[in-house]
Amino acid sequence: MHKPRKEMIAETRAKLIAAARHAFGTIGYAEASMDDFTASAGLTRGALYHHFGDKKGLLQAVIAEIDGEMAARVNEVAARAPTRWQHFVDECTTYIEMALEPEIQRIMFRDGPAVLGDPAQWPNANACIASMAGHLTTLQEEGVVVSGLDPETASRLINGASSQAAQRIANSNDPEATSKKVVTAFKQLLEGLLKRPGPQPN
Amino acid sequence: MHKPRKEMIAETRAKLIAAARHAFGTIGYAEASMDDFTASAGLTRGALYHHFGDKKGLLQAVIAEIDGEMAARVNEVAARAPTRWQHFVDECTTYIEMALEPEIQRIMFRDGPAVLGDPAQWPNANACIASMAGHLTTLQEEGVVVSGLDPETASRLINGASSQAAQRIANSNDPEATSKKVVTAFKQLLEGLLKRPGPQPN
DNA sequence: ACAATTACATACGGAGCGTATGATTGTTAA
DNA sequence: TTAACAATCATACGCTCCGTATGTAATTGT
Repeated sequence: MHKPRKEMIAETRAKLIAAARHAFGTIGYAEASMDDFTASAGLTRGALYHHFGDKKGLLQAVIAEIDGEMAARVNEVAARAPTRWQHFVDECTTYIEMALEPEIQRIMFRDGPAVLGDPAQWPNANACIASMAGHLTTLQEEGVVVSGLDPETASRLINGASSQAAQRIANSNDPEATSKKVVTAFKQLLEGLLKRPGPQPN
Repeated sequence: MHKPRKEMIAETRAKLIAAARHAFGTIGYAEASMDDFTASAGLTRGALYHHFGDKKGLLQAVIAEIDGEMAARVNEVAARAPTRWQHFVDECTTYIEMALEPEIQRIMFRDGPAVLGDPAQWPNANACIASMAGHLTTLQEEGVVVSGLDPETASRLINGASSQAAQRIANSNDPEATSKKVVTAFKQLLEGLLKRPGPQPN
């Protein structure tokens, strides 16, 4: 009895997820050979099929893990901010910053949707959207944001714009300059949500 | 001499593109067997590799064709509109409507980016974006839209939001109702581009 | 302690892809 | 006109990858 059973199982699951995450994030889902990255974890496809059913199931597990990390990072930034509106804007820009990382971009915004379909339908990967939608709701109640629009819908649209924003920065040969252009355009779009006659925060 | 040579070649190219387009648009790129859909066109993979190099090359050709059609449809709607701003808004909503079609959604917004990478880098598939960016530029010169933002960047962000909008409508079980919610939220975002103190068109 | 279940590896068959080669047809120049 | 040439497309082969079926060792329940 060297180790408790449950720990070994959790360990192999974690090793598989980590190996798959690295492979998916670098060479991509389609090019990632199950034989290869299971071997890099010291295992075989047998373990993979046992724990995750198939390649898609493993991708779902990887996505759930990344989504949890992203939500944690967003909530972390969410801790303190001058105004609620600024808080919301920071949340969005943080989302863009996270989307700049190649692993997140590849898995969450490219291969993920292609393999698993509409991210809105994913079971365990909507924490960030939920958070944004919640803040939008309170902003509406406070009269900062125009009423009459569905918070989750708006969050999804913003999310789509964020994804494009991150792609544009990431693929630029002058990321510093384009980052400024992208962020200003993005914030400009966000201001469309603000109530008109009211004074602008800041 | 039954037919001129060049016509036969163009015909086989067209048949391959049509067959691939149907397969990619229904079962998706990854699930589409080259043997199957070339056979459905009365050909083999030999013709495919000769004309397009590989499966990716054929996808590029399919995308170029669809992009041309989309640009044509956008320009068609662009013909007459009350104001330039309304014209721009119509252009965007037309884009959403096109993105509602399963074939376009699957090929242009899901499998395409996953296989070929960032759409902004595609060689022959940016006609719609270019059109939108052009209109944004003139709107800026006329003082309708705020200055200081890059037109193409803004177009890309709007494009990303449009894609999400279409997905949300398409996957809804009540497309009629969600369509209203999505379009209102989308237009609200667009109004962020308008100059504040000026009178709103309409 | 012994049956039953779990966790994982191994083995097998099939499908899909890319390349190399071959055959047929149209084009071109002498 | 015809012979060499090039282009178009089909066929054949080997490879990699995936999914399932099966095997085995270890662990749990009783």
